[in-house]
Amino acid sequence: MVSAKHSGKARQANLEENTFLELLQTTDRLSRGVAALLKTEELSLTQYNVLRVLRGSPDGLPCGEIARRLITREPDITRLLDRMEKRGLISRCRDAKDRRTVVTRITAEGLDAVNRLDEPVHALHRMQLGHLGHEHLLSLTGLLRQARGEQ
Amino acid sequence: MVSAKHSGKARQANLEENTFLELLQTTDRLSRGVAALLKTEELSLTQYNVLRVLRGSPDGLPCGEIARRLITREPDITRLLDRMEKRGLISRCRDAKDRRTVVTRITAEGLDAVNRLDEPVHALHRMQLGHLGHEHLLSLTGLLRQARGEQ
DNA sequence: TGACATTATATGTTGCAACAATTATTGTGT
DNA sequence: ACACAATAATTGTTGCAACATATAATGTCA
Repeated sequence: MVSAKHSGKARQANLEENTFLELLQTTDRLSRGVAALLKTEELSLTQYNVLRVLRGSPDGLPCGEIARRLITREPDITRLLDRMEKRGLISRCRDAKDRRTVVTRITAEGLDAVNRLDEPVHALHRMQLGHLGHEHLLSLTGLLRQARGEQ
Repeated sequence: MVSAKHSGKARQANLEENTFLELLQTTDRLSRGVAALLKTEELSLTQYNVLRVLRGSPDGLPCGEIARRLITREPDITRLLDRMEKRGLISRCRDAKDRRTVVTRITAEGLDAVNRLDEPVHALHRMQLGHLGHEHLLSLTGLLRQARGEQ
């Protein structure tokens, strides 16, 4: 059923897999730091990103558009927004013209929360990655885009 | 995970943050591919990693050691192993000497599942990242380690 | 117009993860 | 030996994410 490829080359250096594991570990490490910071406002990383997206669209956005920008499945968006609405971070209302769509807006409270985080989040990112320096950061982002097959 | 539709100025000021977002997006993209592949064996990425760790320790490992190697919280390990034991992928038994610890071993069924995945997982990683080439992959892993502050 | 596809959102179910608290066992100091 | 700390695993609770499915409103075409 399976060729004898296991035995001999099993321990051979697997550069691609190793890169994937490094990616997982690095993203995990950095995300935990960010998550810990966002917890001061009781926000998850996803919720924070929702607020940032909505801050950039004061007229509000439909669920589908939020999902598209977050690369999150639409079914998850509904319940994510449910929780955020319950906490007063966003408001929702049916669109008058197309009654299928629900327009979501950021509230003053939500805006305050995300604004308060701008500075500490930026500082954290500098602390986490600043030591790489301009050049290495550019190299890294370039390689990451390349890894995703862009460019 | 979030759009990068900033002006050039905002982007320049947030090189670190931009790198973080690139990391999130790249890891997300690659992980989804791997998750889709592992789904052919009805395994999550975490479960797959558990099986690989246990395959490397035929005498079994205590929960705490598994948690340490996976960078997962211990409370999550218990229920993760619960589900895997129910499916016959692993077996657990109390240690005779120290009755606090539970030793977990991979079963023949679990071993089969993880062995079946070796080849397709390797092929997927090559498909996902192979186009970068040896040199770029080494650069990338180096930068990632550096980003985590190692070396 | 009416049948039917399309779009937008919501719901059901399951598994996963964070965090706090709990139970059981073992180690330690007096 | 006994109180008590330390260790190992578990349980409770909540929120998050994947996936399939359902509901509601709108668009399309005979």
